[in-house]
Amino acid sequence: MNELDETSESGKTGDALRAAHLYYMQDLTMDAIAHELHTSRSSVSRLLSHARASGLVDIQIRSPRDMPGRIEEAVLERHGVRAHIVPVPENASDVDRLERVALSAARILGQFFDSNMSLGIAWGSTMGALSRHLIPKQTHNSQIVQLNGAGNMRTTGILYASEILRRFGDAYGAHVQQFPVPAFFDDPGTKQAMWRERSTERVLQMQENMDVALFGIGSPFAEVPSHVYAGGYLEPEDFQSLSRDGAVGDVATVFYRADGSTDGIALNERGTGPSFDLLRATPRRVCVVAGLSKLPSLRGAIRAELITDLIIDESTARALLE
Amino acid sequence: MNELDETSESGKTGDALRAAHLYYMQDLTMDAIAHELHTSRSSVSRLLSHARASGLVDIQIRSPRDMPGRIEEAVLERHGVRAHIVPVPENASDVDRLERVALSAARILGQFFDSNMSLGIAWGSTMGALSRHLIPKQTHNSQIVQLNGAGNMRTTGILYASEILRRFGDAYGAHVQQFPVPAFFDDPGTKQAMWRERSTERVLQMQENMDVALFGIGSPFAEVPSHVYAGGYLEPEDFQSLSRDGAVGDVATVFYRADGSTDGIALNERGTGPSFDLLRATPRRVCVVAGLSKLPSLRGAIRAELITDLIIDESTARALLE
DNA sequence: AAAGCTCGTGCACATATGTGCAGGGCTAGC
DNA sequence: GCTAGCCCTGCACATATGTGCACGAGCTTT
Repeated sequence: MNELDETSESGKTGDALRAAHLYYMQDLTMDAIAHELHTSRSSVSRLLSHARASGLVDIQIRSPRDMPGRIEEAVLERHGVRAHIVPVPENASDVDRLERVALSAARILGQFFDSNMSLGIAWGSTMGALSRHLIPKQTHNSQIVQLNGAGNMRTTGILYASEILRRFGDAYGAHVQQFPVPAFFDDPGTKQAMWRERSTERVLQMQENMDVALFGIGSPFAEVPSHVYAGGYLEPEDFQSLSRDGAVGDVATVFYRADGSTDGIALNERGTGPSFDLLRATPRRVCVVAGLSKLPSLRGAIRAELITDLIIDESTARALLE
Repeated sequence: MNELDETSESGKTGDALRAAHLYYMQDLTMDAIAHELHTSRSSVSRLLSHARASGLVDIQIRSPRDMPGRIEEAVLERHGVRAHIVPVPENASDVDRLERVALSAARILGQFFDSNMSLGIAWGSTMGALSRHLIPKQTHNSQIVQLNGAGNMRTTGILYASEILRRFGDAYGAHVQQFPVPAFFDDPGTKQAMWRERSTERVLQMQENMDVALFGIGSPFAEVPSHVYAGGYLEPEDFQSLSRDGAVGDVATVFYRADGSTDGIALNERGTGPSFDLLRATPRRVCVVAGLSKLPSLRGAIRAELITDLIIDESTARALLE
């Protein structure tokens, strides 16, 4: 039998589906399932792993309506943002924190993205971590668009933007649109020129039609600098310029002040990220944040009304409310 | 702390929620969770059991769009009914079959019912089995309405209709409306009279506004007679009458012929089930079927266009397509 | 205040599940 | 037609999870 003919009646995926039914819906033990499928228990264990890993089994946590978390409620009321709190112990390291938020975020994202949709994504350490944990979900006619350039990435050990993009594309079976420009041009004039190119226009066009935007937050002045800043994108004088202009953070390499404004921040003239007006035109804008060091930048992003859904670790969420 | 104050931040449900997050979203081991929650591993195991049993964790199986089951597809095309196939081994006993379909059906039902909805339910062995496996799901302003009377039930060991109803009500936190009339009146005149009573009218009114109807199928002439027939509701002459009128099955004690028609079936004059016109006005009509003996009756119900969603065991579904 | 209850806990053991490893079948290349 | 390589299987063991039981805290009853 040709695997192209495979349906849920047979073949690996079919078996996995059937095993999942028996295990999760009918509460059979793996032993019993092995018997029904005429295979060994170990194979069933593997089949079920496969089913979970490939998104055949979808597990959601739903808090009762009459008992939503206090934090979620407070964040919604005070900041107008739907929060998704990720429980992480107080004493967790920042790395741990990021990893765990990314794990949860990857699962939640599956609920936001579907066929016929277009997803815009930034890149950075948060997005990188997230991309490693995506749960596959087959979609049709869907697209992943890169939000901001990253042409001259050179740090080793850090994910290339294209790698992040590819992972999203693979997980969702979506068409991937890269944005082949540097994160920052040296000469604003070059940017202007590039923006008139047909290939660039096409990307910008796609960004305008996004259904979901997904991004982390950059904190140029936090103790632990973000990806962008460590990556060698910015020169000392750029930092001075940012500092002078009062920038507190960035979303997709577009910088903003504590009050959410961006006008007059010089570096943005040379950056390639989407204007906030464009972002705000996207129906769902998901921001993933882990760690207290992002807090000041996060506040700015909230004021800028960039965020509709916030996936955040518990401690940071608590701090946000103070 | 008063348990009325409980939110997801603390208390049993809160802990369960948090444990579920850590276990299902972050893939921690129970040991690790026990440590984070400052409790023992066993408690975490119990917490997670609780979370699953009380519907805090919602597990769904989703077959990829590009590979729907052949059977589902064929049933939809040939009979215009969304099928939900429950895998059950060929050689399973009818009891097993019913139990397993009921288990799956109970979980699927949770996807169909929500706050502000009204659910009409029949009673019988299928519904009884189903009611034992319902997954709790808190809803607001929702109602459960009994579709047909069952006043004179007397067999022991079989669930009383009111018990079934109560279980649905408990599971969904819904208001329960019983229908306190016998399954069949002896005198059609009494039925007419009762139908003019305000209390009856209220029930009928609620039936008209149902969002979902849920029922099994009765097979009066199968080798293994259904609940209704074994329950002592019908006298030998009733069977003769049904046979004479060509009845092949019933839904909520309303009988129909192989072609789906009901007109002129004498017994229906004395029965208390909802007219098929009323049923067909309900947006979603879920039928649960297990076992080959129901097949002829099922075909009739399909012809009568009573069913929008069919939850059925695999073997019977296969047979339906022949 | 003592006795009796219920409930939740952790321990120790029973089960159930996950996984490294050594075949065996299949394919592709020679 | 042979052989190297890959993937899948089941076994045996390692790990993780489920559960009966006895105990103790908090609460009710007498």
